[in-house]
Amino acid sequence: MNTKELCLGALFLGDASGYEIKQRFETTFSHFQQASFAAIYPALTRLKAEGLVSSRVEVQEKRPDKTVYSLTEAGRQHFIGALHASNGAETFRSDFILLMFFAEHLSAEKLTAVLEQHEETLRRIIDTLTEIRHCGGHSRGQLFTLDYGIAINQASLAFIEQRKAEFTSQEPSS
Amino acid sequence: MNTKELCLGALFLGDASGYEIKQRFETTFSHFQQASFAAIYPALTRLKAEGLVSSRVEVQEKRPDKTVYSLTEAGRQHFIGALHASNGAETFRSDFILLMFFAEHLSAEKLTAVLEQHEETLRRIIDTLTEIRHCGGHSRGQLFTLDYGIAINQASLAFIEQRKAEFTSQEPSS
DNA sequence: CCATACCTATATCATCCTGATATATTTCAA
DNA sequence: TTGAAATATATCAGGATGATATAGGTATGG
Repeated sequence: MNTKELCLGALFLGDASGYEIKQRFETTFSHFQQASFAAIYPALTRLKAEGLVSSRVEVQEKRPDKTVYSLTEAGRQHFIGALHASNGAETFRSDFILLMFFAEHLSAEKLTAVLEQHEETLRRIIDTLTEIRHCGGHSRGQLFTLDYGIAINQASLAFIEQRKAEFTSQEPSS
Repeated sequence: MNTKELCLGALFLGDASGYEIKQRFETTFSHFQQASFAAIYPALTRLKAEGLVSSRVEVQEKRPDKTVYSLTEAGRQHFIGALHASNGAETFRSDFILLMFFAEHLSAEKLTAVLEQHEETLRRIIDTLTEIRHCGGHSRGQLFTLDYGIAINQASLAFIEQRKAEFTSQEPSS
């Protein structure tokens, strides 16, 4: 899925400006998709030219005016088509795992810091997802993604808690 | 970590040609880092210019000749420095989770297919990592990354197996 | 025995995406 | 009152990917 199609997905949740779409990437989609402003704004321009979204300017008093985008019927159909065409591919990139791979070349301080910081990151993600989860108003699919995120991050955290002693204790002999 | 630094990491495991470095990305590093030929070859050229790697041409009988790269002492130090400078950031992108998010807009056939195909993908990853894991000759850090990969993918698989009935059965009423 | 598919090996193009930076205004907290 | 943070849009330089090109060798099956 490219940024254009992901923007259609974001607009599936309701009309939004480019700025608000970015916010959806940082909340609703944050644990499985991301996109930058530099990808979103040109994507919206192109989607408009293709007739997959329409736009209107909303004048605001205490905030800058904004261009609000809506899915057109063609856009709705295009997105459903893109979902059906997708093979569900995933990519995972982790500098944390790379650091652990080369653990023997790290200083004891760095190793401890990396493990603790990563545990903290995982806890924060779990907290955020758990909070969203208990807000209500989620579809069955949305609940699946929240519970999945919570489960996987908890599994990561549990694994690290179980194994970190190997790396942080004073050289257990064997 | 960019491709240049990741190539240094790949060469930490021993001298290699660009082609062989790519193979390391597809085996040893595959579950936490990836890189394409179009990123690797220019990276090696630049690393050589910076004196972080050296190269020699190996003439082969039944295969095309190859340029084999070695880490220099400067390259070794640069990589260790890069490890210590890294904050261990991770990114995860999943079209599978996106599909599940919009599950209610998918046909029953697509939904079943997506779930089954993803289960199969996870099983294959677990099998591959388990096989590598039992080969021996791994450092403590390498074992951590293999066990971590196995644990996380098993957690994903278990979650999907537990929850898929919600989506594939004939509309359980509630 | 020959076709065709796959492996080794390197290289590059168009496209896409990110991080950083720019601009301008407003609210909120120190 | 000073400055940080939020709203809103835009774009550049640098990187990365997927596809494609070249070119010869090996292996498999009909």
